[in-house]
Amino acid sequence: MSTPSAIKLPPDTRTRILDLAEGLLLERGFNAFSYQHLAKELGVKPAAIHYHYPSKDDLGTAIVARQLRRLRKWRDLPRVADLPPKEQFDALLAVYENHLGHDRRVCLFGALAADFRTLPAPMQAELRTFNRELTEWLAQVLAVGRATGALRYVGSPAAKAAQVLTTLSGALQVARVHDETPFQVVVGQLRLELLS
Amino acid sequence: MSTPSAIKLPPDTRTRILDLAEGLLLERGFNAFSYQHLAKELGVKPAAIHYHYPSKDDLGTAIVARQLRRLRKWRDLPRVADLPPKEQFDALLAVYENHLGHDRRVCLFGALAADFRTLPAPMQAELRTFNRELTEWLAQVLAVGRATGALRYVGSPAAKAAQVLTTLSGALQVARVHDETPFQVVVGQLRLELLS
DNA sequence: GTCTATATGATGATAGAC
DNA sequence: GTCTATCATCATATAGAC
Repeated sequence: MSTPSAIKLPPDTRTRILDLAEGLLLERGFNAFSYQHLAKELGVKPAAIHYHYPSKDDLGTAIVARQLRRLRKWRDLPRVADLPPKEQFDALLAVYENHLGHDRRVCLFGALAADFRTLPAPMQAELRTFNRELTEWLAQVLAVGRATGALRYVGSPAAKAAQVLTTLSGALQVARVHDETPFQVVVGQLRLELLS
Repeated sequence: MSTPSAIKLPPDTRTRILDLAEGLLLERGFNAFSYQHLAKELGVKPAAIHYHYPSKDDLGTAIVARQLRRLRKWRDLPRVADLPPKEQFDALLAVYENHLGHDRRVCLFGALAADFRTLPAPMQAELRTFNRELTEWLAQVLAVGRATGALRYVGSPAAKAAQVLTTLSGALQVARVHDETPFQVVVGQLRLELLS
């Protein structure tokens, strides 16, 4: 087979750029990283990046589009989709907690929301889809969770899902400004309320 | 009297700059507005701003410092400080809802958290103080509120305060990305849980 | 005391070399 | 197909005019 799915090839330049740009985006914001930053890290000239991603808009849109693909893939993995609701919720929390270990990166939404109006339109559209699909997924998890008695909350699943996700996004931002402690405190509070 | 507190004087240039910069900061982010934007709006050359605020760091720090002064002033107003806890909480919600009417501005924390590492150190320090004092104030409100039976929640007042504030900050960001609806949904959920 | 002309550097992007 | 030399523009900031 020509492209074995089990073997991890060294990423090509195009992917390396995307990985690097994604990291900078989540650590510094979209308007605070440049082609120079990327080029220096990769040992090429800034203009080389333009070959792979003609404009910064293209690069930004590619980052969000990939995160959306990843979300769909993750959500549909048997190891996630087949879990009971409580474990699905914990899997979501694990994703956010994982950001802490990567230089306290904020989540995609938290990285782009404040600068939203300065983003290219395709990037805005992808981010809206990302947030909508994530919220819908969690609402479904919460609905089943309450029906089976595994999760407890008042109000509609959709409202609770929106609340939980804004809280998680905000919690990573607080971790950035202070330290990991308030993130753990807030997540602890979320779990306390949902699982009590 | 030379400076009557009841009469609203037309703001001087220094204050006009600060007002304008604050608006741009909350609508576009710190790294997405320039002295040119300010100068064009004020009908002067960009360099004129440098007379009033020598560097952009100075300007940014002045914005956060003023918000911190405002927070302390607001918190200590008799019309706020003397309210019962439930009404104090509603007063806080009113502040956030008020942002929606101003072009869906995010809150100060939500505007700066993602770009935090690119901010000048004094600005970072002021923002940490701002967030800490606001959280401490709310924790106190929540503590008294539960003691008097006006507010209901599990966990410590400090944890609940941190959770509520990250949620509100995130809710304004969602309003920016989508529309006012999810903000209202999330705030409704918060009230439902605390006042039930 | 207030603002303008100007400098210096970074930015995103183009045209063309290898 | 991949990258580099170069550009036009915009950024913040200084020195000095009024």
